[in-house]
Amino acid sequence: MIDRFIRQCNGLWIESGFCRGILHLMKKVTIQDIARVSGVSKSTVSRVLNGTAQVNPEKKKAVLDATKRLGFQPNVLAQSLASGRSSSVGVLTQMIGSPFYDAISQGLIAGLSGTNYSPIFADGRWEKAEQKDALNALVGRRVDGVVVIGGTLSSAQVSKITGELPVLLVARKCDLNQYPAISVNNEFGAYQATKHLLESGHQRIALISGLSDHGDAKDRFKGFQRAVLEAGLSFEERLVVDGDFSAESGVKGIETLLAQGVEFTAVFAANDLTAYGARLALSRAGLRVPEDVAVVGFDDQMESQYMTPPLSSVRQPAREMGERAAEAMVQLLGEANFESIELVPELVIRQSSEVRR
Amino acid sequence: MIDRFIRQCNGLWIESGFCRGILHLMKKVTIQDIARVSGVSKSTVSRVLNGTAQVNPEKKKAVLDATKRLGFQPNVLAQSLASGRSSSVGVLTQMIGSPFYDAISQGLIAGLSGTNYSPIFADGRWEKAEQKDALNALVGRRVDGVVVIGGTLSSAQVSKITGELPVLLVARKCDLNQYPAISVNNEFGAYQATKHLLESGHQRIALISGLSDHGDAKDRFKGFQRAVLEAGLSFEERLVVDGDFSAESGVKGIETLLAQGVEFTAVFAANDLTAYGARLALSRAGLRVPEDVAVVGFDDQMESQYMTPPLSSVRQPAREMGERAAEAMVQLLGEANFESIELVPELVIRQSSEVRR
DNA sequence: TTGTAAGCGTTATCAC
DNA sequence: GTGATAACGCTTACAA
Repeated sequence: MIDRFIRQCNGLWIESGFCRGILHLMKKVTIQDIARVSGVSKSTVSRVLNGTAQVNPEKKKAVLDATKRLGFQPNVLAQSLASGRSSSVGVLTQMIGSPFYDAISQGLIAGLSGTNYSPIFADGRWEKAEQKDALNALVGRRVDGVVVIGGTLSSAQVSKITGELPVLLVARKCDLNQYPAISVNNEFGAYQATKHLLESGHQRIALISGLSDHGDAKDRFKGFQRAVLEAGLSFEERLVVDGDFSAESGVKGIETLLAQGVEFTAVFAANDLTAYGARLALSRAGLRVPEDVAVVGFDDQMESQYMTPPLSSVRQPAREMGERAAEAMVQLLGEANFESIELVPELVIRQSSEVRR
Repeated sequence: MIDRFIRQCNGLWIESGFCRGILHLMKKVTIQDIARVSGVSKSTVSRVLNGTAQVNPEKKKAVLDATKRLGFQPNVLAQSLASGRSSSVGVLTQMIGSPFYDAISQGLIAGLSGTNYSPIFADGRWEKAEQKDALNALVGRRVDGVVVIGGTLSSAQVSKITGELPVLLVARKCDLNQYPAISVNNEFGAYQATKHLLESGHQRIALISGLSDHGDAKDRFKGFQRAVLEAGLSFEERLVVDGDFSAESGVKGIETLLAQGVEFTAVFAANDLTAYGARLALSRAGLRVPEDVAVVGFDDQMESQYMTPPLSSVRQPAREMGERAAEAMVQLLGEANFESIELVPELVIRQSSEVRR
């Protein structure tokens, strides 16, 4: 009864002042309403709105008019349920607010806009349980595909949750080569940075590393080590201190090195944040950058060029990775294939590692 | 036929090796499957899963077992469509990747976790059209409520899209007092910062302002102006240069002031990013911070404490705003009321504005 | 306590 | 071209 009333009302609400009054309990406009108002069937409305078939121009116009007049907005939920696809891709990121992952997300948003897909984000926070929950939530929303940015889930764990959905890995490699991945060669980036310091005349380079169970951190460590050994130097454990990618760990790292009396003329930090912390600790200790100690970071996050002195860093093409990921996912969704790609990071040299004269 | 086969298969798939083989075309497990396997009706399954009613313990166990065995994951879309609520709140943010808004988002995520609601993010990018699109997308997903972080949409424009949905404004005020808002007193923050500089002995303070059509920027400008006038100084237009909240505009701002020969001993920047740029330009010009020029920013973004020297800044409780927003939205969703609140930002004094001796 | 059946707002498969 | 009508997977009266 009330239902019938409201629906009828719906058909007229633009004109009826009374209807406006009960706006707060007004039901949403559906294609059924449009059908009634424009004198056609639901199916025809659907056809017009989706362009799925030829429709008589007059009816088409009537439908379009009604759609506009009633302010119809399709119910995405119902569309997805009925069609079996949600036109959305789930994005599992790690820590909204961390510069590198955010830049990838931005790229994804940009790359996806203009396509038929829209991203749904979930935050894994680098916690295994949270990543699983987040992934489950995405799958529960019936996303058509999943982009996993970083994280610590094995591909087996991912596939257990995502099942047959297309999956794309970003900023990480796939342990089983089961999924295509867009990654960056962290080892090479670290190698370049270290080599640059060596070529600038530094013989004793300290490394403040990242989380030891973190793939990127391991690769960066390897690159560092390779450069040192290739230069014919012996690898000294004492020059390496543990960090966790935070600025605070950069401070601690330098303090530890100093307290232990380790001598060094350069520092390579696992990421820029760590480099910021290191730089602060150095200045507190009265050491000048780059005159006394050179500093190089990794990520080239935006703030780095504004540090004093501007920070040399290994640039990861984060935004580009996101954009490529968007393209790749659209391809995968179109049943096409996509081959993994590995991008090469680029060393950006600024004053923090200026050659000493 | 094939459908029947697969469904039957579903009931056994854990045990059947053959079924595993056709995994890729396996349909998703539904409550119907669980019902069949555990010998009860759909409704009972729903009751058990949602705890909506008392169920015979044995049947309950059977259902739970089957759920686990089949790896059932509820279809959120169908749930929402059937129940009329999506258990999600739409979050319209501006520019994923900008520190202040990201921090609010993090707070929201944190505050919402543990409740029955999960956030869905959309990015308005400070563009009117994009904000509308994003809002429409959220409403189309039938979110139960909307949190609007910043942005340039008037409340009339918002309400046109959101209709009767509960709306909460964050980091902005409501033009019509139509919606509750969680905001920060930008005017007072700027006033404090400026007063601090004045009390430190600065008489000629430059302002690099934010976007002129941006509410926050206007308020910060007003606070600056009030402090200057209250100190009995005359307000000099020449000391104010336009910026746009970017680091680059900080560089430009200082360059402009210097080129125009404007004398100043302190700079108040519209936000930290601008302050970073200003600091770089100052050092390029051979001016020391804080000895020659003191610098204060706004936002206190994380990197600020690692600048050289560490940057004084007006801290906005961004994360807390997000958390409060989450609570508030849950209240609104529970039909409860929520009164707007305005938080007071706190000035954090660091070396960049150290008193000159 | 449990099952049956009627929606929720679409899309998609039929006949006509 | 177009209109019934059956899904889609779930919730929720309403009966039993």
